[in-house]
Amino acid sequence: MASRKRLTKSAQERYRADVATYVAAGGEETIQRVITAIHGLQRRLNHWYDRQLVDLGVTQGEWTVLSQLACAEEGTSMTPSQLAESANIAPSSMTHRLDRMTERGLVSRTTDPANRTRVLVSLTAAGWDLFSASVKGSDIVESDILSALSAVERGELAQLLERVIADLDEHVEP
Amino acid sequence: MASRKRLTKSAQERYRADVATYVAAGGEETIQRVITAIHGLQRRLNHWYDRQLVDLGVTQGEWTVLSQLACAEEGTSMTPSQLAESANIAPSSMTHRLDRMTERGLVSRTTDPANRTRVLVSLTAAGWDLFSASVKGSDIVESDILSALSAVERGELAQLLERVIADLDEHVEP
DNA sequence: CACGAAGACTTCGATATCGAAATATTAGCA
DNA sequence: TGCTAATATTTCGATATCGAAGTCTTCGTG
Repeated sequence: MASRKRLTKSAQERYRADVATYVAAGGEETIQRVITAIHGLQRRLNHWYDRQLVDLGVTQGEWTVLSQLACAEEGTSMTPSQLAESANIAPSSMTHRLDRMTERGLVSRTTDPANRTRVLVSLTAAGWDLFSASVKGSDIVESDILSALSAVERGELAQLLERVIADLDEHVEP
Repeated sequence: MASRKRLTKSAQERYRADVATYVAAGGEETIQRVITAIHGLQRRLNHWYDRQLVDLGVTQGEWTVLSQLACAEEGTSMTPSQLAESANIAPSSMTHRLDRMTERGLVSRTTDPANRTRVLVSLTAAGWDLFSASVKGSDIVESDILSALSAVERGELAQLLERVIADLDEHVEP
């Protein structure tokens, strides 16, 4: 009993009551369950992606940038801020990520001639090649992370998540 | 068109085709959407929790340990491995987390007398006090992160997430 | 025209996490 | 008993992320 043995009976009882309060309020049941699941899924998805991409020497985060640029770029480049926003990381983190990818020659940065405050990021030929190779060669497309869910369920999942996010964004800001 | 200008026409066409392949296979549409949502939600939840708990000087991760021990401990202590498992982090990360919490006197470690390989973690009186204070004093219970969803939808969300996780665990191991 | 506020990106220091290797204990088996 | 495999935890080095501060450019206003 380590520490609890020293507690008086009444203190123990009060603590149990607090636990009950917490549980009754849904602290444990619903919210914690969802949060834990989110956390765990995030972790596993990163893991899975890294596994799929390890041959290419690309991390999950780098792949995100790659596919963003590949899918978005038809005449339009993206700025680091936009990439950070869509990847859900801080701008400063995207700077690092782009540093690494520039180092490897996958993307290139050019200052926007129209507004020299901005930086435009675009895929290099090597970046395109890597994207193409991973699409064609690896299991990245075929193997399905969400195979447990039907198409309908996937849509539901995405929608539920997005609603929570939207709600959080609305209420947290102030 | 930045960098793509230098690419030959045929190369461009092949790249576009690869993008189309990727998109057609659902690479962008469903999976990426869910993954991005997971990632973003995780990020926001941590943020939200930290905000709620900042007064208490507890991080989201530490709160997880606190509530786990508070809710589970009725005569039963938990081991670092169990805590890591339920918190979805690596065992070595839990070591650090427990180091910090031990430093602050919130939890105590004792080697299991029955099996000296194991370590038993339990809340100290200070840990219990902090848990109780946060349950009663803060908005941690009342304010509802998932207020955008009905009770039924929450259940659905949790269930969908857990199914994906279970499926991943089953298929990734080999 | 000049100056100050606003915006975009980067640099910086701190921190949490990871995986692999090291350590210690137990359990199985000859 | 003694040796080996397995298990639980910790140590270690590397890395990705964060928020805050710093730099540079643009824009609006007097």
